[in-house]
Amino acid sequence: MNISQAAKQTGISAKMIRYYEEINLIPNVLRTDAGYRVFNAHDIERLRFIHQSRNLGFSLEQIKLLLQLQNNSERNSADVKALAQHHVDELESKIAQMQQLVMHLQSIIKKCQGNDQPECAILDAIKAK
Amino acid sequence: MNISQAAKQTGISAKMIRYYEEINLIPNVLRTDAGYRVFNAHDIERLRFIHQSRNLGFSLEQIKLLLQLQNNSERNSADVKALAQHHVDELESKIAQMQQLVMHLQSIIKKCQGNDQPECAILDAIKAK
DNA sequence: CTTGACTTTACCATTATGGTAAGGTTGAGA
DNA sequence: TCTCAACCTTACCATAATGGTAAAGTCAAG
Repeated sequence: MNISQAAKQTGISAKMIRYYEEINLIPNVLRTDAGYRVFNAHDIERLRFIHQSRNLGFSLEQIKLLLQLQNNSERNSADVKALAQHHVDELESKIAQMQQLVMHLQSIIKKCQGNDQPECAILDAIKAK
Repeated sequence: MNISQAAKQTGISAKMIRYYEEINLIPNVLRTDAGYRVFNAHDIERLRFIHQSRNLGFSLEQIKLLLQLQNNSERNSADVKALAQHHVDELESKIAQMQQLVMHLQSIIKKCQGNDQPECAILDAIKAK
């Protein structure tokens, strides 16, 4: 299977597949004499795993760890759980931060007339602090 | 006022002040004969405006527009309001996306035993799709 | 005059992805 | 067998906003 087929099978672009190989997220892929990459079922499985993990919002660094755990039959599921929980904690922290921002912005925005006059409570609020 | 003083006054690092000048977020700053930047009150005011806007989560591109509006006495406050509202909309969209992610992740995580055994519902969920 | 604390520019790095260009390969049809 | 389209390869550049470093110049106090 060549790279464009692998891309279709896994939902990862050829560009990204090459990149993942470059940063050792996947091991070096076999090559034909001409230097074309040849993907086997195992490669595809690993790429699918990566694709799914990305969909869950894990960073490539976190996915590197997830792959290690997945390939380690002596893993403790507690380690996987901790990694995933850490990811959720980070997300929730970012969400909370953004929600605070939204509230702050909304309180400023509602004071602005939003008409054809230059006076603007939003600009005033920015200048004020 | 030199750059480290300007940094202290505005809360923006010297590094970033130079960068903002480079990308024309602020006009070219006056220089001494030796090439040192000299900041006047107007520069400081503009940098403070930028700092506050960053604290509100606006991108530098959005801040460029905000500055144009602020410096345009013929502006319509409606334009400022629209810009800010767009920012809020983007934030809310991202928040919603992240909340969905969190819910999805949590439903997977709670199935994982989190003990010293290798069986892991999280890895299974990633592989499953 | 020296020295420490500043300044300058020009790099590199981050994260994950897309794009381009230049060049080599492959396979199908003429 | 030749040609051409459709692949493949690597090596770049770009994104957003920030931090870091190094080399070299400047300033002011002692």
